[in-house]
Amino acid sequence: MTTAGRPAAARGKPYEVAVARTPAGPPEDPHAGNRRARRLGSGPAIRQAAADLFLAQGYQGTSMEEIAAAARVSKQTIYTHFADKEALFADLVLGNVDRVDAFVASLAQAGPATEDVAARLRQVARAYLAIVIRPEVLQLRRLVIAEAGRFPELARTYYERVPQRVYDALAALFGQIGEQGRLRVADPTVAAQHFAWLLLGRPLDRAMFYGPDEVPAEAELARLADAAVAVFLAAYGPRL
Amino acid sequence: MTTAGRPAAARGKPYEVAVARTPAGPPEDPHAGNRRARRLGSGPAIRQAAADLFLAQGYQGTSMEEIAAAARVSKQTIYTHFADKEALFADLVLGNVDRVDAFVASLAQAGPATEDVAARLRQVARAYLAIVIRPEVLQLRRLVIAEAGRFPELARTYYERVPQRVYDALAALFGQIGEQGRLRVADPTVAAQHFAWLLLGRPLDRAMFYGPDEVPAEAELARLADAAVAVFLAAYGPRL
Amino acid sequence: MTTAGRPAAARGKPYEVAVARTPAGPPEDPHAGNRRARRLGSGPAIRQAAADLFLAQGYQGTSMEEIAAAARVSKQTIYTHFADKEALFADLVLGNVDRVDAFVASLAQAGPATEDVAARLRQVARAYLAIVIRPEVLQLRRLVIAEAGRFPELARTYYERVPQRVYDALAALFGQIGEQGRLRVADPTVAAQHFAWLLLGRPLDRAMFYGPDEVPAEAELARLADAAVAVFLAAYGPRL
Amino acid sequence: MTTAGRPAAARGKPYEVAVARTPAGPPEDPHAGNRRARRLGSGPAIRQAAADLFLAQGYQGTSMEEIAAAARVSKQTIYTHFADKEALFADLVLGNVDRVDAFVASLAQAGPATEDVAARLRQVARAYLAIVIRPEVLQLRRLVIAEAGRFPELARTYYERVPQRVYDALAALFGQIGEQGRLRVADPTVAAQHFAWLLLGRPLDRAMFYGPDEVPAEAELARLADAAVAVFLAAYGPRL
DNA sequence: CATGAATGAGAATTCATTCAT
DNA sequence: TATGAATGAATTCTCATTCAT
Repeated sequence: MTTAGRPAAARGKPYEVAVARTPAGPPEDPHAGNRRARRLGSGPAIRQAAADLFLAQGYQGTSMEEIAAAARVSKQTIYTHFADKEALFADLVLGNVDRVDAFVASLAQAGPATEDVAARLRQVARAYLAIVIRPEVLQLRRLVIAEAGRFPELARTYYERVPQRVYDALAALFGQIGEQGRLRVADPTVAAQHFAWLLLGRPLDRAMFYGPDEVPAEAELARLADAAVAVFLAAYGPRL
Repeated sequence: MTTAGRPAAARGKPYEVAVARTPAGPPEDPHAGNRRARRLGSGPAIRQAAADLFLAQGYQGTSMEEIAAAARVSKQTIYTHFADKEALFADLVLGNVDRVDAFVASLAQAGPATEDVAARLRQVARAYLAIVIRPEVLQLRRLVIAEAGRFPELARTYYERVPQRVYDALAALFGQIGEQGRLRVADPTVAAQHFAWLLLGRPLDRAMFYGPDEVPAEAELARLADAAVAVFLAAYGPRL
Repeated sequence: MTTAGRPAAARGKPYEVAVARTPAGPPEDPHAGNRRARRLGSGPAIRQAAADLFLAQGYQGTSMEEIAAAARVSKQTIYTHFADKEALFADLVLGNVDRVDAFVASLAQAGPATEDVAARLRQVARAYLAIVIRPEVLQLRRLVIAEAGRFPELARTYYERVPQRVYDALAALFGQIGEQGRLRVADPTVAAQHFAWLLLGRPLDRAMFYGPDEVPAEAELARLADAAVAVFLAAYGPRL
Repeated sequence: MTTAGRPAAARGKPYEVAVARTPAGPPEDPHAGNRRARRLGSGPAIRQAAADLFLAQGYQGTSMEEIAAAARVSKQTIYTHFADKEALFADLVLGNVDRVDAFVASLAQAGPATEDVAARLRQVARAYLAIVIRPEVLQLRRLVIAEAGRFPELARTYYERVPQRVYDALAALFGQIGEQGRLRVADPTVAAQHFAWLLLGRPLDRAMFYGPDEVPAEAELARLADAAVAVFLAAYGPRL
């Protein structure tokens, strides 16, 4: 492989939070009045096109030309918004990491001591599974794994900002509940991993190999979640 | 993207067991002794080079030229052994699926009723983890996932022939032990999944995103295995 | 042979009149004046180079690289103007079919009843022969015949738009003159064929096998034309 | 185009009558008794395969590999029989030139003065047309024309040995009949050309552009022949 | 900000031909 | 005589990126 294919990031370039090239001036110009119909600027259209294509065809499988065509924009316009193909890719991967925020926040507080732990965990499990099983999420995960060789730093950053944040939040939650004496967790990090993988292992594994479409139906997901929680509680639940 | 980039396999071409173009006669020539070093045919050298490069750089990241150079062979020679790049790739992916045979066989028989189930499971867990955690295996897994979009049929075939076979063997084992009354398994398939993912979830997940090199040390692996077995037994172990 | 060598057209793709990828706007830029010599777009240069090389060396004998070099253009630039090699070829073959228009138009009207038919036919014959005997025309004819196997649809289209149009015009002319009672033509189409081949048979045949350079001199052409007309009139001329 | 593609013959190498590389010893070895079923040696099989493929796909469109495969022979075996691809091609083109012998011989003698000239010419015309219209003949003609640029010498040789011989024989015939006073031929060569092209022009022209399959039916051929003879006789027939 | 035209490097694959056996 | 394995050169076509406007 030539060095051309191994861009800067492969050598460790850190990914900043803001990934897109912000145009010099403020991007919104209400008086613009140019002759194009695309009122919100071309940035969003480019992002959308890139997301669709990268997720469906992979990084190398998607050409800048295709993205430009799908965004109804000239190739050069992409380059005014994004430094290069990698930046566009990084924007897709890291541009939506905050979508986990809500779920992570929902894990933040252990309920009162009277809360039904089993019920709470079942609800958490279902919500977690529901999030992870979404096709875009699965595709993105697969995409990041696929390109981890080319963009190792990006893969790490994604991992830290998305799955790891959930593991941490789970660990914190289990720690809290444990301190309340309602769960026996010696090491909350380990418990979090066990919880996560009892729940996600099978569907994630299938999705990685079979694509995001062959995903269990609603009812099956509930059963998966409940079974995972049952095992988890058998090991970590309060002494009967 | 043009259709050219979406090769036949993407449309469902089934992968036969024998993937390489095997020359009619046996490749070994007892009288060889000519001055070339590679009189045993260049097939193995090509396979080796392809494996090294594909695993390290991915499918698209590896050119036929690189493989030829690494195998000390002309490009065309590759094409006399393998129909095209895809065939070479498929050979790598499916050419060694029988390496799981030994492990699968080792799972086949539940021990006598006097066997220490916990000890057996700990040993199984350690062996399983040891196999899966090997860099080549991890890289291959990542590679197959990465190219599942391009070669869906290949990904499925690999999945069926490698990980799924282990799951099935585990399920069979748990079923047997359960029938002996030494494990409480309502659904052996589910138990197998729980076992597998309690054990593999964390290290596999890390390896997918962080590369095959950042892998737990020996001692850590043992601890992972034991912890997984502990949880498993809490849920599926015999009533105390 | 693989199917790769048998392109789409071989399966019957119809050729539209406009063959080249015409850029949206007009190619001429009045303010040009930059330092490049070819600011009028490279399209014409590419066409010229392709014509020269295809006519001289044939389709397979000419590589895109050669054309690019001859047009002083990068290979990719050709591909922004023409979808592929076939499109470039089709442009050459069909891009100038209207060059027969003038001649066809000149045949359109039979003269007044007082016109000297023999003189008119001799003039028609000389003009026809002069057109057909031009090296580019002969080379193009040979080229189309040579590639008729690869591009059957293209060959048919060319045939219909060039030689057949002349045959039709001749038939129409003979029909008219016949109706004026100045020619005895039972079937004008047959008469047109006889006229055309009495005239063209020998020189065309030679040119196909001996190349476009060994072509009769001016005086010889006149003699050929007159001889053909003499035979034609003996058969189709008015009863003496 | 590189010089590699313009082989020796393009620079004028004369084609000898014997085109194939004759194996050192006599090719027929009745006691051979080797284990192959192909009893007549591989030469004929190669010739057959080459003919089929060259005629159907052209020179460049046919690879030595295909020919070898079709002949059930290794590639190298072809090279023991024929110096190179060009020699194989030349063998096809010139190897059967004597097939016109019979027809040429049939033209040799003008009949007695009492013979019905018109009938004789009609029979000659039909026979001529029947020979020329055969698919292999048409394909070969097209093939030679197509490759006349690459192998000019070969094209000339073919022309001299096949069509020109017929023209000459026709000229001789017309000369004889003319001397008998039964035809008014000032220049027998010209008369031969007129005869040939009145007859062949249309069907040959169509076949060159439309392929050898769209060829007139039997009855139509007879009509074509008779019409050609009628015109010919109007011009060259004896004064009434 | 946006564009159309252009580029240089490199991709997979095929070909005619030649060894060594 | 015939072969299987190998080669080096060439082919069509694609890609990310940059000018000049």
